[in-house]
Amino acid sequence: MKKSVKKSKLSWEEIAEFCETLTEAEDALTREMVSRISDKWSLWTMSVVADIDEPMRFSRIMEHVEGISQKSLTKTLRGLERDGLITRKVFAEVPPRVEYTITALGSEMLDNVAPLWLWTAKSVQRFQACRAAFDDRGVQPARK
Amino acid sequence: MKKSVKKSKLSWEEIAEFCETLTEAEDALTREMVSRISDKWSLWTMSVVADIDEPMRFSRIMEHVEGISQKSLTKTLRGLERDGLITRKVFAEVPPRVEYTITALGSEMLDNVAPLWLWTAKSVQRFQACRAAFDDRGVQPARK
DNA sequence: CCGTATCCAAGCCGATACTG
DNA sequence: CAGTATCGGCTTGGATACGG
Repeated sequence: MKKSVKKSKLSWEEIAEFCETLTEAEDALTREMVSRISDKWSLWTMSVVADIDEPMRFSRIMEHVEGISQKSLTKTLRGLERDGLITRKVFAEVPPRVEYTITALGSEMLDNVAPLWLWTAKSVQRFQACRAAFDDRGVQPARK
Repeated sequence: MKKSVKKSKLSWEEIAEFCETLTEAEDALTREMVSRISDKWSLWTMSVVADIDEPMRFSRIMEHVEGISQKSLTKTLRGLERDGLITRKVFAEVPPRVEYTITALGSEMLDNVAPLWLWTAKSVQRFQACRAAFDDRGVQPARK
């Protein structure tokens, strides 16, 4: 189960080094983009749009992203569009039709998130064990 | 310039497939753990604790994680401890001393986050360009 | 030194109602 | 169909004060 550590593994220090070459605005945007990953809906929405190989309509996306409200989906899609992760195409028809498509940049982001997600999913029992041990020790969890 | 796409590249569908083998609780915890990554302070705190090669005291961490409040740092550290990402050792001294250390699990998580962070940082100009283009389009004109 | 307790402001997000 | 508008509960996190 345990993989051998690759020599080419990136160290966090290398990241920090690279990030220091960024302007303050660029650094802030980097954090903001990473934030998308844990955004309640963004990643799920992206993966839904990406999974189907053709443009998707608003209502169809909403069916697949279970539990999202219309308002949140609109907001999520606008944000993704603004950052170039999906495209939005409006057709001047009645009734209106709007189609969303994943962009190359969006696919790239999904590809980069995937390994992390998989590692996390595969490590989940370890996290559960740590939590159980912590809670058994009877330590008070930090209050808000 | 562009790297050739590896065949072994993970697809999002494979992730979904694996995640379906998880219980609901495990799936929820996976999301929660991924959320840490974009948590305002967690990752920064972890990287600070990890960067220095010796146990760090509370006050020292607070110096390095610029802008964090005492309350937020306490909460962040407790959460990281609970999930097994750092350890917390209290010394029965006066004045009190508490030392924090990164765990193997914590290092592993940082290693898995690193590539994504680096990709994001290196892609930041593209995101900026997309935003600028979007904002320049302004409010969508009805015609065009 | 290392926290906890309390207050409060801001933002997220669901529910609901309405529009072109 | 694909939004926009409004409300209100809930969470987040900073400031401040206090405790062991």
